Amino acid sequence: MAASEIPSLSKVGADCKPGRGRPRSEHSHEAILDAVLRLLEAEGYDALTIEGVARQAGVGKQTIYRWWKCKAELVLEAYANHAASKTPVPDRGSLRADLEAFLGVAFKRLTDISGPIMRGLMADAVHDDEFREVLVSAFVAKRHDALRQIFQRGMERGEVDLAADIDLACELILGPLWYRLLLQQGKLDARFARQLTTALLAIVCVRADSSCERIEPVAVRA
Amino acid sequence: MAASEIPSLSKVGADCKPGRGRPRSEHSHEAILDAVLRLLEAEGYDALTIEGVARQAGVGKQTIYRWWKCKAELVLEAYANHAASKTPVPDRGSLRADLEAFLGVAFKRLTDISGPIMRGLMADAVHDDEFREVLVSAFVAKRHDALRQIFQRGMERGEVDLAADIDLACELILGPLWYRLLLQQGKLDARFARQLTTALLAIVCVRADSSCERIEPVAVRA
Amino acid sequence: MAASEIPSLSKVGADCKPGRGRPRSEHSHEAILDAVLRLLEAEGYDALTIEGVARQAGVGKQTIYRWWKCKAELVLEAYANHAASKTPVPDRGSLRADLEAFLGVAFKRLTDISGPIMRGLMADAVHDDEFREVLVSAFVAKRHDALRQIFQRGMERGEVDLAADIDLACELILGPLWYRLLLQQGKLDARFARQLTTALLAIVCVRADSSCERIEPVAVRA
Amino acid sequence: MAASEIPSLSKVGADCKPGRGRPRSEHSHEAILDAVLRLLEAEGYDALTIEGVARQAGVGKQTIYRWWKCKAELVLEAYANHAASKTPVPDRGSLRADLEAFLGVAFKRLTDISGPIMRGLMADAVHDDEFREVLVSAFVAKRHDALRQIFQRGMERGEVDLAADIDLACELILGPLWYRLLLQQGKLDARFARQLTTALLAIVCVRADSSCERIEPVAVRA
DNA sequence: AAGTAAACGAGACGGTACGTCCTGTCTTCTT
DNA sequence: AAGAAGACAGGACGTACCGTCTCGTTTACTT
Repeated sequence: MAASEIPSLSKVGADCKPGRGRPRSEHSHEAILDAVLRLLEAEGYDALTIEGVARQAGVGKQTIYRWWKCKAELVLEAYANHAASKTPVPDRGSLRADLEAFLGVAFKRLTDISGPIMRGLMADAVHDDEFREVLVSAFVAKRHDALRQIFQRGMERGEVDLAADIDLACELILGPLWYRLLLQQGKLDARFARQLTTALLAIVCVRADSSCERIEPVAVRA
Repeated sequence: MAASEIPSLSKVGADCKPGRGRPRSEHSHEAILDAVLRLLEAEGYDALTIEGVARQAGVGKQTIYRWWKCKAELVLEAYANHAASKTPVPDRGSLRADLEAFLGVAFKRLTDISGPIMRGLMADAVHDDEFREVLVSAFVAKRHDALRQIFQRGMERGEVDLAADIDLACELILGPLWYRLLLQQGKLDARFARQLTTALLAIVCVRADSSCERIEPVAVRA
Repeated sequence: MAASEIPSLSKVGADCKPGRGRPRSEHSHEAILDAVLRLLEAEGYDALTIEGVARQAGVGKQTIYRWWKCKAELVLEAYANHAASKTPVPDRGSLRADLEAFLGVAFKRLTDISGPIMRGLMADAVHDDEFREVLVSAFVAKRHDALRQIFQRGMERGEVDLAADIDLACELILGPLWYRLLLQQGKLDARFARQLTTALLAIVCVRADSSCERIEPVAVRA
Repeated sequence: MAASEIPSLSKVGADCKPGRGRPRSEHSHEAILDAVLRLLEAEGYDALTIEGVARQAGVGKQTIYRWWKCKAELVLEAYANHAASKTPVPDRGSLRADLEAFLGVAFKRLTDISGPIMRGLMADAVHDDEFREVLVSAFVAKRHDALRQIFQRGMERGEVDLAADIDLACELILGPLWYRLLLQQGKLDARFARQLTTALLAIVCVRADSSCERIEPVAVRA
């Protein structure tokens, strides 16, 4: 996905008419996003304030409010620009391998850096419907689509039952993922990735033949 | 469930020594919880403030802070007292029936009343570690245990593979449940209950025999 | 009074060199002054803002700042153009009659329309030295001169003592006038006009003869 | 006038019920008024802001807003407490002497210190009706009354005509005083004090006898 | 009965951030 | 050049809650 595809979440959809008036200051734009990242790292999501960002960026508060609706959108753009949803989803030959690879990367990122940020964004999405839509369409949906692509590939390979409900399968992965992330009950580690993968294979794989069994006989069993 | 089972989350564990000084005013206690419920209904979780509760209850702010750490704990107690997590989990004869019944009740409540409240509590749990523990042990864990019990029963019936990871199975249900609840993407309806149930059966049920197939041939498939 | 006599307070003294570049837009000029009058009437002096005028006039802010230094100057010009300080000061035959006529007209205008505006201008003059000079020379001084003329006429008629300090007399009229206007303590009505007139006659009139007494026996006495 | 008579202009009339709740912090009260005086001196009336006072006093903004309606009331109290309207008005034997003494003191103070403050207060009084009332009753009226007292004494001495309108006389003094103060046109000096005094004597003094003439033959004449 | 001690209502306190408004300047394209 | 448009840094506004604090007032259980 080219960088230019996510040029800006700010003023979503407002594809800057070339029109009249002073054009948006790219310098301020960057200073703001920089400040956000710096403050996120230094103080954490909860301690981040619009006022603090303005101060740190040397920018008027209005300049922030002009382009973003709330702190969450600001963080989302800063973070998206930064770790710009690199979702390669390379073909590793089998559904199991693809899933484990996908989860491995996702878990890694959530454990290392973006975990606290994603938790903060999700919390804000809960009490701001407008932002929730943005978060879903700009972030969550992309992960869902990446997963979808993986299952689709599995289907093409003949691993996945043609009648399987792929969207449900995605939810069965993303749900537990967020559950652990938000409640901090249980690690997002390789073991969990393997467990989830195995469980999902048990659900979506073609039955009566050995395609699943072949890979691992007894799915989620300890 | 006897009232004494959830005597009070306030000042958790502080089982009111009979000691000296004026005893806690039960009148104020009730007035506060009443006010919380009234305000929750009238204005919603986000608009609820400690100050507002004190005002509505005709109570000093200190009296609230004396017994509860934050608004989330306050709401949790008010709500727990109210719709006091009655989770009977009656035996309906089969794992499928038990699961669907459980999810039916849970979805109903979340859709009708408690959805917004649970979402608010979860959001607060995200940025308050202390409360998160409370929420988990006082609420989430109970649901998990109820599910656990259902799967256990299935195991005793011979429906569930003895080697199945029941805790993982619980997460595979509660995860998607919260996922839909928090992101408001997709309904918590009977269809979803059936889909989840079927998927879980595919995972935990004994293989090579037809115990699963018998109930519904191709699990999550459309 | 011809329009050319108060051609513009804007860019005071800068009598638009015919020079190069686009000439000043008379259309914008008028739109701005119109907007000022409309807003003054609708919202009052205090609520008037440069930004609001620009919006209302469909004009860039810069176009206002290019020609006026502050909102007060803008208002002064709009108002001066409008009720263009028509001070005929016709000779009514006696000092008393002239003074009462002058005050009558002045009070009428201040009571009907221009009171709030003049109060606003005066308030601004207090914290803006530059504008204060403008206000004095463009407005206050004119009133002073008109009064001066009246007293002068009285002197020529022999009513006023040749040694009287006419400027002081003017202050003794304008001072109380503004005092009542600004503090809104006491009306600017015919009675006050008569009282002021009588008091001033007592001060400036030729003594020992009956020129004053003739007109009204006991000056300011109830 | 005892200091205790002007204990506080804040929350005017709210004579602090001894009642319930934490009592007002006298420490904060003083810190605020101190800060006001310090900032007034350092930066001037116009540069004074509620925010700045709060910062300087080490006090929450709300604590200021709780007791004062606006910056003007704050300044008025600070200033009143400080130079607490010491208006002795001692009897100097004659109306002329009393008036000149009164004006001398007033002019001195306005020239030295309080001039800019009084101008600022007056400007604010213009666009805040509520404060205007306060300013009038807490300050202007007192000056008026002091003058009234002087004229009254003159009346008792037989200097002032029993039918003279004393209130009008007061306006004829205070009007020109404020006029010069606000417009900064002409000094508030001994000469002006003498001129005003002489003019007033011409108005209110008993005619036909020489009580006025005796003091100075030709009143306001140059 | 007097004393002690905690809980209570009230509400003031120092803080912090909010989101809005306006100022005066600037930068662009258009006329 | 002047103009319309509108973004920019800055700064104060007045509000809302936070969590803490200090009052005077109950309301028990000691002594």
